[in-house]
Amino acid sequence: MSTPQKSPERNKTQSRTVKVQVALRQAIIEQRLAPGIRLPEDTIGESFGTSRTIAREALQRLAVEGLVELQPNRGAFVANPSLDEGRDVFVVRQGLERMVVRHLAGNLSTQQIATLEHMLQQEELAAAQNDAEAIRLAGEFHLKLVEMTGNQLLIRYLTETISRCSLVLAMYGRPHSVDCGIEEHRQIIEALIAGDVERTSSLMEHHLDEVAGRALLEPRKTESLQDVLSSFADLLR
Amino acid sequence: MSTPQKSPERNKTQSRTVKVQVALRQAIIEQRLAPGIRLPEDTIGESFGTSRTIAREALQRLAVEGLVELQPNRGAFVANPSLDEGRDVFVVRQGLERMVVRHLAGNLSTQQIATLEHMLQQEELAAAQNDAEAIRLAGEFHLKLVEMTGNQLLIRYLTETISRCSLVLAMYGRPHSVDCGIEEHRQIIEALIAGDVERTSSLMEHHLDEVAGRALLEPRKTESLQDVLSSFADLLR
DNA sequence: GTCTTAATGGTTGTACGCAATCTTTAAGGG
DNA sequence: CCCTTAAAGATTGCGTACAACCATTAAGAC
Repeated sequence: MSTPQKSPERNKTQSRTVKVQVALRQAIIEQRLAPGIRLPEDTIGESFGTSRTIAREALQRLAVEGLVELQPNRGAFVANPSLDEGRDVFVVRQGLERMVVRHLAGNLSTQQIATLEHMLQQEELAAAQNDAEAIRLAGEFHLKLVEMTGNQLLIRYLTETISRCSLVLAMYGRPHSVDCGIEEHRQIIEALIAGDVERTSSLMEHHLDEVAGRALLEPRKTESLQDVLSSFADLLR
Repeated sequence: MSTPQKSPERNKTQSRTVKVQVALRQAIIEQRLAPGIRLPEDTIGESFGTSRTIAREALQRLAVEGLVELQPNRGAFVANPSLDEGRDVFVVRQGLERMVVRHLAGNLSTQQIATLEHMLQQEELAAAQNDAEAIRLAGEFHLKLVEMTGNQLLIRYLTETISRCSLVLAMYGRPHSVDCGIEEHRQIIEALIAGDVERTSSLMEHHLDEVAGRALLEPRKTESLQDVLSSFADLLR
């Protein structure tokens, strides 16, 4: 049945579409592609050495992920979420993460605990020196947690939501607010092991409030025209 | 910048793809297309009087919705979730609905309250006579609730999840267990108006436990080989 | 008779081309 | 000078054709 003499490597990855999709996603999350910018199918196709068909498919998928906006007969644009939409995304993330800890608390295997503590160590290592790496690891921690639930749907939703959070933070967050507090991660692990659902939930809630609130709510809140102009008006005195 | 003088009418609906998508979704949820059945692009295209391109696109989207499974180089199939996967979907739904009531409790406008009570009346009307209509209305109730949150992401996720629940129920549920208890819906509305988050949450949790548990967990639970065989063994005495 | 291997049929993966639509630019009238 | 209207340009929407791949069946060897 199986044909092991095939390519020794993996399934060769699901063809070009996915490759383009991941590449674009990375570019968007890292803000190499600014929010609101146009994404013509032609250009993308040429860039990746493929035809419009592939580019189009990748864009469609990214659209359902919420990273690009698709306007009928007008084309694709990098998503440009408003602050309100951004808050919505964080609200959903909080709820999803709450589901994660609810299912994990008290149910961690020793293997899983070891994995988490290992990740924590890596986070601490990276915290002092490598900014980009630290941010990446902080995200991985949350992804690892949800993967441990084994709930495929939950994994998909939270993965998607987290990447959207990254986009929102990139737009409205300050340059590099250390997204996650490592100490908070440690406390969460401890509470999970202890099996205290309520405590873990509130810890996670607090943790995400920190992330969202610190970086998102404070800074360029609404930035209404009046506010901007009044701050300039002061200079006229 | 904005061009309000555009077409006065609606956006004319987003082209054929969505139409095919909607039609297929309906067919799958209503079990007109049995789980596991093949969905060749050609056939679908011909059925809807369009080309493979459209069919393919619709299938892709339904795949991310979880209603069809896409096997590389092999084609599309109507999703055939295992009982475990089905349970996962219900777990996620519970979590999402919990988010809904958390945001709605105590924040309903009089307009919204009126809408909900109107829906309740319709449910009661349909309950006695029209089965299919009753089931549809029961689903609408939950959809209406999430729409009232105004959180687009939450709306998308829960809509998707609810349709997947329908598929699961169609597969593993008994013929037509009345999916939702109307009385339970009434209690939920009351608790929402009262603004009692905890009570609403537990009501909703209980409500969905009823739906899932009654129709899904009891009946063909695991059905391990031993169980089946032992029940046959009795006949040999 | 069974296993291996080749050939065939069918379906997906991808590229490309034409038509439809939107945007922009240019021209004309008030 | 501005606004309205027409034409040109560019991009998406969609169909179709060919190539790649998988599954099945047929043929051959042991």
